[in-house]
Amino acid sequence: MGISERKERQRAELRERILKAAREMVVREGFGALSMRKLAEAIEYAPATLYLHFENRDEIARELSVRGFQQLLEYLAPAARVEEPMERLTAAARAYVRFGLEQPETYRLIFMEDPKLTTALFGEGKEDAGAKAFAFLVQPLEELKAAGRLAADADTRQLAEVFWAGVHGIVSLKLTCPGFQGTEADVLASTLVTTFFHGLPGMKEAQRPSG
Amino acid sequence: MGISERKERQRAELRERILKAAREMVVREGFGALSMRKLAEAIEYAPATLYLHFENRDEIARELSVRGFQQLLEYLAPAARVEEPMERLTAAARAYVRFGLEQPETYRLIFMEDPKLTTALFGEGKEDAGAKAFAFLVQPLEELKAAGRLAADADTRQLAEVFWAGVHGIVSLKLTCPGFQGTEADVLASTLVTTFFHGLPGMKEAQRPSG
DNA sequence: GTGTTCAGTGAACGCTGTTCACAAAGTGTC
DNA sequence: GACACTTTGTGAACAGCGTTCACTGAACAC
Repeated sequence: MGISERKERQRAELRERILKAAREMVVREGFGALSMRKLAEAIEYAPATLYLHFENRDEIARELSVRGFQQLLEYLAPAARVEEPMERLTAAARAYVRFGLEQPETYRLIFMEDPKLTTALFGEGKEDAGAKAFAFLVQPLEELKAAGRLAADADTRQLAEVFWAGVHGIVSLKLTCPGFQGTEADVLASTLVTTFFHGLPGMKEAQRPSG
Repeated sequence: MGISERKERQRAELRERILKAAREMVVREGFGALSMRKLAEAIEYAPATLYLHFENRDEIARELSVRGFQQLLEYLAPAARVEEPMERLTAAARAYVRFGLEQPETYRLIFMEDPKLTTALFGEGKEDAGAKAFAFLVQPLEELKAAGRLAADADTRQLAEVFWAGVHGIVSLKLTCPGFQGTEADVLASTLVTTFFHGLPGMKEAQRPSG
C-alpha cells in the first residue's frame, strides 16, 4: 500500500510548506503580521485549505512556538558541555540572550505573546521541553550545592527561577524598549551572572542579613 | 467668552469618557480586545466620532500606557520614603511586582506590547516618566556607593538595568506563563533582592573572580 | 437672517479569521 | 469500465476589524 503512504507524505509536505511560509512571515514581520490569507497566497492555495491542515491560526502559532523552543534548546546545547557549573550557567545565560536577540520575533512569540502558547510548552508537552530547558539552570546549582559551594538549604529551583527571570528580563526589555537600555545585552548578562553569584561589587560580608 | 470654554470642557469630558471606557475594556479583557467599534458603542457614539478625539487606536493605547505608567509611579511612591538605600530598593522591587500582578493588562500594555508604546515613555516624554522611575533604582545604588558600601567603580546605571530586568522578568514570566513558576512572585522578588545584594547563599568569597 | 464652523454620522473600503456547501480528483470495489 | 466513497481543494459568504469621507444638523458670529 504505497498509495496511502504517498498521500500521507504529500499531506505532511504541504503542512511543512505552510509552516515554513508562516515562520518566514513571523520572522520577517512579527506574529501580528501573520495572516491566514497572506499565508494561503504564499503557498498558492485558497485560505480554506489551511484549515484542512490546521485547526486555526492558533494551532499554527503553537507549532511555530514549539519549534522555536527547540531552536532555543539548540542554542543552549553547547553550554551543556561546559564542565564547571558556574561557567556552564554563564554560557547558558549568554546563549539564551543571544537567541533572544538573534530571533526576536520567535522569542516574542514563545515568551511574550499569548500565555496559552507559553504554558503549552511547560508541564504538558510530550517531552516537556520547558522542563528540559529549566534543568539547564537547576542542575548547575545542584552541582554547586553538592560540592559544598552553595548553602545546603538553598532552594535551587527557586534560585533558577530568579536567574531565568533575569535573563528573560534582559531579553524582553531589549525587545520591547530597544532604545532605553543603554548597556548592550551581553554585558548586562555578564553583570547579571556576576551579581547572581557574588552580589554587588564591594558589598561587605558584614552587611549580609542576620538571619 | 464662556461658550468656547464650555465647548472645550465638553470636548475634554468626552475624551475622558472615551479613555475611561477604553481602560475598562483593556483592564477587563486585555488590549487585544479593545476595538474601536465596541469602544464607540460603550460611549454611545458612532465609531467615526472617536477619530475626532484621537488620531487612531494607537493614540488611545499610548494615552492609556502613559496613564498606566503614572499609576506605576504611584505604586512606587511610598518606597521613596524609605531611608535605608537597600531597604528602599527592596521596597521598590516589591511595589513594582505588586503593580504588575494587580494590574496585569496595564503592565502588558506598557511593557510587553508594542515597542513604540514603551519607547515613547522613555527619553522623550515631556517629563520623562521613564527616567523618573529608573532613578528609583539608580539613586539607592549611588547612595550605597557614596557611603562606601558599594565599589567606587561600580556602574550604578548598569546595575540598575540588571535589577530592573530582574523584576520585569519576574512579572512578565508570571503574566505570560502563569502556571510554570512554582514560587510566588513576592518570594521571587525577595530572592532576587538578596542575590542581587549578596550573591548566592554560601558562596565563598574566595570563589570571586580574580579580576 | 445669513454665512460659517464643527461635532457627529452612515456608508463604504479593504482588511481579518473562519465556515460551509460544493466541485473535482483519486482510490477501492464490483 | 462503471459506480460509490473519500479526500482535497475552493468560492462565497459571515461577522468582525480600523479607518476615511462626504454629508447632516445644530450652534455660533455677524
